[in-house]
Amino acid sequence: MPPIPELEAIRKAQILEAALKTISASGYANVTMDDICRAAGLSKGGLAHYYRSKNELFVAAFGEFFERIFRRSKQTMELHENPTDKILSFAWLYDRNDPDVNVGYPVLFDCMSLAVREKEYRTLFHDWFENWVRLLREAIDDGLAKGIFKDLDPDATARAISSVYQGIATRWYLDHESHSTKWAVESFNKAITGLLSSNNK
Amino acid sequence: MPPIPELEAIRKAQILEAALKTISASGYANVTMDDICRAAGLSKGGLAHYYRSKNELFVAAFGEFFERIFRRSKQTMELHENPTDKILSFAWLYDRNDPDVNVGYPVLFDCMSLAVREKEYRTLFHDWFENWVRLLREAIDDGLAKGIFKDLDPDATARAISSVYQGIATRWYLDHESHSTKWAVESFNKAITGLLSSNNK
DNA sequence: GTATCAACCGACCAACTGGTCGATATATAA
DNA sequence: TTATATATCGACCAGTTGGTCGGTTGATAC
Repeated sequence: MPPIPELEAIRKAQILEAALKTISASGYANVTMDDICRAAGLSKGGLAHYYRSKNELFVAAFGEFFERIFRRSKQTMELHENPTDKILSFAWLYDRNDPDVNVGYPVLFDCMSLAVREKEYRTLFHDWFENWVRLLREAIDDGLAKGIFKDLDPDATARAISSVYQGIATRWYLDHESHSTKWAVESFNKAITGLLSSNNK
Repeated sequence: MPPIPELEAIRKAQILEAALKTISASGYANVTMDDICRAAGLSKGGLAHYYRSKNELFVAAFGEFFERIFRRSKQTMELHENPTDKILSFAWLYDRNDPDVNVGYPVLFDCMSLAVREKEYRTLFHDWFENWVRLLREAIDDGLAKGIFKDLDPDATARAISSVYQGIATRWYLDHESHSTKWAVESFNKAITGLLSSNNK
């Protein structure tokens, strides 16, 4: 009975894309369903057919966002062989011309604001953290096995590294005039190198 | 003509306090003027007498928030003599029982979300960064003068350190089950120690 | 041909919210 | 006493928004 079997998947992708763009541009608090309808080229009723409430749509949109970032991170990481290079491969997060990056930070900040109060968003965050940490931990484990790193707690170090990425990125994005890309890259390089050095003394 | 000369200052402080508590509890997007009126013990008209619009009140409230954090940071830092101790004196940011901290993170995340789109909030953020960086830079300069640190760019290092604090704090706050206070303190200690070590090679 | 069902439309409603405004009370000034 | 200015109240209004619902279209099934 459906015209095309994949129609639902196509429409949902369209809607999520429209939602993310709209949220990124206006902030989740200012986005109306009408805005998203317009961006998606659907009517209110049409959209309601796929997502029954604003909250349902938003959770799906943020979920899609984190999935994208994760796929991208994994891809980029796999281009490198050396564990240290893998761990430092997230410099694309500091590229203002990257479309994912440009849309990404506003969405990320909105999600953090939501995560404070709403469990669903906290879960999204948690899962994203864990995925990211897992990628980093694999590289750290590899480095430990190869003797490149020594005396590290892989899990704690992986968490620290991703936190440092995010902390520096926050400054770099929100106050770019005082925090250049050069500063960002050099800072995370040095901080992460420090975190990967042995725990002497 | 005013009953008490300080009345305006008292009321404004009351209102800002009420606003911050309400924003922290519900998120800026969900806070209504009525909520704040109730929390401040004032009527709508009464509140309007001091803050003419929601936006004006919010900007003032966020401004008050950053000022508090700055005062607190400065105070705590001054308890230490040694530059390294000063720089590591922000561990109170990772104390869940601290009232400033508990109210603070939700407000901070909301402000970040707002700062993406609104210049006023971006300015608040920028000013806060600069204040924080200034405190750290003074300690770094002192350490360089005393020969405790070597070959550091004080400004870039100060910015990196505060970013690391914030990045780790974000994880620690939003996903506490996977990011313990012990992890947070150890992580920033190690990361910051790394940032303060000499640029060898 | 007709019954069925997904896909989609958009007018409409009910709830909420920020800001306004006239009224009131209190205190100072003249 | 009277005039004036501050401080406060809360009912009211107008704009906005999420969700609903009856209706339409078009393809498939029988």
